Amino acid sequence: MSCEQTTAEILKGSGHRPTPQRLMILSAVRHSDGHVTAAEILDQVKESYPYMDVSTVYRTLGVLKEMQLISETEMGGGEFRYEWIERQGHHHLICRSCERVTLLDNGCLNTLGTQILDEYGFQAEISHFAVFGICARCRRKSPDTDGNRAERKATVVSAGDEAS
Amino acid sequence: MSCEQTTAEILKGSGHRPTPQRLMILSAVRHSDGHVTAAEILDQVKESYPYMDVSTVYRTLGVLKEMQLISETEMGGGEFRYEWIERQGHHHLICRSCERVTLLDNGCLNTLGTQILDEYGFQAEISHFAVFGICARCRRKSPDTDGNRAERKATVVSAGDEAS
DNA sequence: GTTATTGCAAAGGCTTTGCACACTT
DNA sequence: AAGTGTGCAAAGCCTTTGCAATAAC
Repeated sequence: MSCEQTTAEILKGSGHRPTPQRLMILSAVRHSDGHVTAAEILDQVKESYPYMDVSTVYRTLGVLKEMQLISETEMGGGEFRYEWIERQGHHHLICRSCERVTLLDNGCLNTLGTQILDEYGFQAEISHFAVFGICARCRRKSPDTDGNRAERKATVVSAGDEAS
Repeated sequence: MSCEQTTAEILKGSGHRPTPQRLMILSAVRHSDGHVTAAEILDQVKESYPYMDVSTVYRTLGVLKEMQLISETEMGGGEFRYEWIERQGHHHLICRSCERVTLLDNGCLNTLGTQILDEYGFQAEISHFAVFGICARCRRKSPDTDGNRAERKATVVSAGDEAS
């Protein structure tokens, strides 16, 4: 059973039609390494279905976002990045210098969420969190913040790469 | 002594010229309620100097950002918002429903920063932090997330308004 | 047969850049 | 005089919207 099978039912159940286009886009987001842009999704889908249009991508992302199946984040390049929402929360450390993204699993953030809820009545989305700063590698290289800034394109690395 | 006096020295010291335009833009950001857009800055400065251009605003914001005098944040409207960087850290709770911003002073975030630094070697910008979620008011009104979404323009309220 | 969705095209909004003129040093 | 900074205009991106043709129910 492909995992698109079940999501098709979810779409149907909420009154949306599980069209081939939507399933292709959904699959592209779901099986990506996470944090994909609309353009990246478009390119990938076009490999198997060249007629796909940007507007369809955005409209579908809108539906999936509304259904809380994906999340939309601004990670510092002027464009949005989309990600399939998994059950357990995970967080992002985004380097201002090299734009690399380190994944972070930290229980402290979860307690932070309940604390904010208690004190402010504000239900924080701590399940998907972005923290900007300077990564270990760039701190080692130079004290300069903008020293070796690459093109404005984020790369995702696993947490283990940097946390020695 | 006006506060522009000292910032002029800072600009000079770093090799940038403290032109009238830059000081006007700088003043607009500094004396705003925080979280202003480039367009808002432009409008305000134009009241006293109608020849100000958008490009000058963006270029100046670029300089100030580079000098770490202001911060640039995406708060969910597709545009950037700029803020004068104060000494003590403060944080933002941004409501996905009404887009209102609640200010938050929480020591827990500071400890979070040192924890991330210890475990990952990542120097987090916890001095200026944005947390998305649903505010107390909207949670009271309805369980629906998008119920009463206003135009895509953030309003800033003080923490006291909601934290009873 | 209705109604939702797609593709195409075009517009919209925010930000950036090229270039000549003006200003500061 | 040399170099930086400004204004104007135009372009560049990413995203959204109008509309007729198409596909799903």
